[in-house]
Amino acid sequence: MFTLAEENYLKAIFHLEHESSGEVSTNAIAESMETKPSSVTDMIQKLAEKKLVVYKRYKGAQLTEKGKKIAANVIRKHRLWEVFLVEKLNFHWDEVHEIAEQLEHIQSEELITRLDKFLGSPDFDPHGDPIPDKHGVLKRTEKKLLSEIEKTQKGVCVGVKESSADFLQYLDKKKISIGTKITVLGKEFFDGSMIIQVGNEQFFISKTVAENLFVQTL
Amino acid sequence: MFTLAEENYLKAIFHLEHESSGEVSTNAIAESMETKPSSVTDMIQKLAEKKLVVYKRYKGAQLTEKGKKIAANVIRKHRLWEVFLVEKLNFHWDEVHEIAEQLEHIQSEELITRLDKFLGSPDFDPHGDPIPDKHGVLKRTEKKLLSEIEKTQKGVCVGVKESSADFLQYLDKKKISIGTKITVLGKEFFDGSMIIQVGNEQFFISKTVAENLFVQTL
DNA sequence: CTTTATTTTTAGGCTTAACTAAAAATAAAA
DNA sequence: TTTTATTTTTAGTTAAGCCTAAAAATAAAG
Ligand SMILES: [Mn+2]
Ligand SMILES: [Mn+2]
Ligand SMILES: [Mn+2]
Ligand SMILES: [Mn+2]
Repeated sequence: MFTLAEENYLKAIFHLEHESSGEVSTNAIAESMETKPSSVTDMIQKLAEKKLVVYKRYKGAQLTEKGKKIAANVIRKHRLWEVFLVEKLNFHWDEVHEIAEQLEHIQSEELITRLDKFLGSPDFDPHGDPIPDKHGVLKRTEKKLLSEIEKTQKGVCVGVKESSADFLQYLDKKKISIGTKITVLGKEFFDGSMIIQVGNEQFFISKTVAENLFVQTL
Repeated sequence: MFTLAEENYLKAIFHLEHESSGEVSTNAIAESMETKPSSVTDMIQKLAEKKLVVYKRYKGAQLTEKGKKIAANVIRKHRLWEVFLVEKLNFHWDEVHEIAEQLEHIQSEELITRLDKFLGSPDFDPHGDPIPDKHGVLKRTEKKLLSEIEKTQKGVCVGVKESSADFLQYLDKKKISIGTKITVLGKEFFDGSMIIQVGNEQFFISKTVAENLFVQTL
């Protein structure tokens, strides 16, 4: 129905709309897709013709309902495949993203219906990201960045903002995964760094780390 | 490493080489891929530059060792995915080919290694076709077309030559699947039609059917 | 309110993988 | 061995999706 390139643009716009509301700028799309702004203009004009985005020259793009639904479905597929790779094929959570980037474009409604069932209709992917339902509805959960919680508070890790292999491997080294309890022992006003407790270990983390870990406060 | 189009051409040439030995003609490739001969010429010239086929003008194409290996690997992936779809997702054997046509192009050595293990390293796909090993080696098994066996002989169904949904659904209706025992009760010299016994049922089959069923004689 | 900087779009090109139409080579028939 | 038919290749287009360079619009400074 839609090309690989079209699906990737819709997905990128969808993610950017969730990061900051309103229209998404040409440059923002270009940056997130590692492509040139001129290429983005070409594509959003094509998507506008197909009524997948609303586009006004120099004003950026916004997904239509139809565009949103398609994007959410691609994301649903991506995340279901990530669950498959981790739960069934025993991949590690830092290895699955690239493969899911390919698998998310496989066209077959029936395949996804059956895959979802096979996996037990999971609600979250291996990185803690919610899986949209078959209608493209994404239920938002209560979660905060670790950087937002205060000294002496406890939280349980429910997801990662960044899911680069580097970051995930850092978390492994520190024994942090989805479900891990974290206590904030100290918070440095100056640079946002923290001292946290994980299990019996206490250690230092940078602001960068704290800003990329989602927690639910206990 | 190789584009989707390149992989599909290599696969088609591989299959054609097994149907009749020697060079594969431009027209034969075009027909099997539902494309035009001029497009085929373009592509085999490109494949020849990449040393995946040997090509002499007006003489057709032949896979090099490298070309054969790549083709066999695509076929390996196709068949492993078909096993996955049938064994794990409970698809029916007439529904999996189109989806496997897409999945066979997913790029990840590790994925295939793990998928193969997950499936218990199967030797055959749901249509009875052998799955090449990781080095691209395809072990040939003893099998004949049902049309080649004689009256009063018995065989067990080990595969299908055609695997169109129409044919597979016909076989279902007749209760024939991989492993089914078939006895040839009569064979019409005139048109190659047969009377066969499957379970307690005896019925007529056309030459077309007999020429598309592989059996091992008992 | 100009001037300058940034963002975005247009114009023109490139590559891949198709296509049609015409030319060239090979195979088959007379 | 000509003539005819078939197969294959070449030449020239097209569409998608990218690119660079230049122009136009918008935003930020002075
Ligand atoms: Mn991912
Ligand atoms: Mn994920
Ligand atoms: Mn198949
Ligand atoms: Mn098969």
